[in-house]
Amino acid sequence: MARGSTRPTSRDVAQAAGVSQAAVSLVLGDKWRGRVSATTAERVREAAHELGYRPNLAARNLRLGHTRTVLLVVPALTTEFFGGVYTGAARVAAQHGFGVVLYPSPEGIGPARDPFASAQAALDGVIASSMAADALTAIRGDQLPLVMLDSDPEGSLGAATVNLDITDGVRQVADHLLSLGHRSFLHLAADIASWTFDVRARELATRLSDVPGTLLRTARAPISIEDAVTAAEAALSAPGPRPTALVCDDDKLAAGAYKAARRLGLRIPDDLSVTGLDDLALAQALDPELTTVRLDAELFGERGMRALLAVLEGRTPAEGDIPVDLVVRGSTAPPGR
Amino acid sequence: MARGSTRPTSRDVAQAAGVSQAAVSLVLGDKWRGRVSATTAERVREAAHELGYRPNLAARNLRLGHTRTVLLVVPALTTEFFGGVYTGAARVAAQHGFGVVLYPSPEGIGPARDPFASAQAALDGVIASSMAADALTAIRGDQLPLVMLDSDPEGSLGAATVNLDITDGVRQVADHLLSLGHRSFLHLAADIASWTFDVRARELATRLSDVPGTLLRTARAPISIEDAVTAAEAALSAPGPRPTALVCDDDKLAAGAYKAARRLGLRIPDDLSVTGLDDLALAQALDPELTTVRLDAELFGERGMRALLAVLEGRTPAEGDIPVDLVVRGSTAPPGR
DNA sequence: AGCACCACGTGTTACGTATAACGTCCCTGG
DNA sequence: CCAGGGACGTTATACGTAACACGTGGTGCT
Repeated sequence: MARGSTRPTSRDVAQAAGVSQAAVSLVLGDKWRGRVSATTAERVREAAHELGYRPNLAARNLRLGHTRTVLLVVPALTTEFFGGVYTGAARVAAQHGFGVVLYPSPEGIGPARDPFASAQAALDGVIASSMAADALTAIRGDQLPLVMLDSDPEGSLGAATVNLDITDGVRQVADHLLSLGHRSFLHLAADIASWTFDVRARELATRLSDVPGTLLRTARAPISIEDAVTAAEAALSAPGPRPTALVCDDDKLAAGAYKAARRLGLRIPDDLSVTGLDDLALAQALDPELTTVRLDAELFGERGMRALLAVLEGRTPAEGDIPVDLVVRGSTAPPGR
Repeated sequence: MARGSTRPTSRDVAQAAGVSQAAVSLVLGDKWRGRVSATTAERVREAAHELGYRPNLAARNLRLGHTRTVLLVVPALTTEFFGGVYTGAARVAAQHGFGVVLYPSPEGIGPARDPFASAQAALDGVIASSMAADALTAIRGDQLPLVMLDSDPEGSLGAATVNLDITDGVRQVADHLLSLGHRSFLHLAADIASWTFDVRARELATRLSDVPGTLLRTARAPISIEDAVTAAEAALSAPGPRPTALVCDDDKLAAGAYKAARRLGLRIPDDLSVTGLDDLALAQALDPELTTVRLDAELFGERGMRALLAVLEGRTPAEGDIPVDLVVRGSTAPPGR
């Protein structure tokens, strides 16, 4: 634990350069114009480089009272989606001199489901996906500035929310399938208690209920390919007329549906149209390629970070959901006859 | 930035409980046995809870001289693999009272390619994947305890290394395909300068060179499905005898190869056997399911963290590569005739 | 000459925490 | 009746940094 030679401090640099510690702080903090001569400044920088000086972040954070670091709480990283969210958030954070620390919600990590215990960094604010539901109670307790991602605007008291326009995405899916002539639907729903999935179910139901003669059934599965296979296989081989359109809450579920269809000897899209949601790389790897709703993960992260920045500066975050687009590929077609 | 009411400090708690700040520190640090009465301790805890007190991490870190936080540097999260690595690392870290901060290497993130600028947390050590090559130069400069993942044991001076036994994985792939009767190979290689990919190429070449009459060609593509499609399509439609076996550096490349094969009208595995490496969820979503090498990402992360813990405590990390397993599925078969 | 002002720094302080060192009581045994 | 020690706290200090407040000569201007 104790290293032989301790790290050099700004005082060490000061001594090496023959100046006071204050001067070092000025120079390295780039606040020396008009306070320190250019030659002295250069001497300080040299000494710092020579000693391999790195400022002690803990001390700086303590002194400054803030860390310019925010925490991004996301579900377990089983998909590239939240990688994109991070990328977007980190990009705009960097432009404002902020850092982003990523906290994937625990799947059996340790006893304490407390993001702040694991990401022990001192934080200025938090961006949290509502899908990381288990971590939220811990976050609520903290009075840190908070932005919620994909969360019920009504339900998240006080906290700003940034949402994808999932409602519109589901509407586009429903309209697409309806206009192809489908009337018998199966909804393969994610078995997760989260607002963003509730929205999918609700919007699909209301959209279909506008059209007389439509039928909607629902199956549930955790978001994993294997679980989706069994759930879809069971639902598709249930008694009664077979659905002609399968709307999945997620591309991964759709991938499971593909396998289930293969097992049952159903051809996609001839016997069964399938749609997903996310537009993961997976979507284009499937055969036929998956009709799905593209979510712009990076933009999502950007908007989240901008909203948090606004909260941090006392402004009110921009309103408006993030638009999403239906990408029609080969997995949807008119129902076979 | 400046909140109306500043966060309560341990001194505020002390005042509320009618004790000194030291007593608060003792109680909350669980070091009060024999120093503070149980009733007083309870009173302190109540006051702390009442005020919503959270210790200031920056101050604690400064005082303690360490943070019990380590940084995990990985490539951009385009796959679930490094999510698994994080999970494993975070689990053993939590068992030892450590936190893990995840730093996905920048893909166009900000100007500074410096993980320490982005993850501004004060750190005790670093675990870095050699695939995040662009971040490494920045890391080298720091004298933090370092563990390298999937890195050349010779090349990473001083730093401990933890590696998957990729060499053995490639050997298993080669043996599998050879025993099926294949003699004409195409290697679809990741277009990334990294030791772990060099190893794949080297081992495949030497393994095949042991068997007279084998042919090995190579195509390169960045690790993305689209790039893999074009590279594989070009290579498979090149003049000369068509390879019967396609060894991919990665499951994603294999997914691209599937699409290329479809476009060329080649059936898998009848006309072309394909293998991957990683065993992502993707592997089982493909049709036919992909024969691939399973890498245990969580174990990888665990071993990485254990090694770093060892370095931190002055012990020498355990030796030995992490075993990997070939998973034979439907994408490989004897060459058609 | 007198005065303001600038260039070039230095001394000192506070951030919030953990802990070493130091007091009081009060009880108990001899 | 006093020494000794536990029980229960308190006081003081240091961690490394940023920044405020304060010199101290010299120089230009009137």
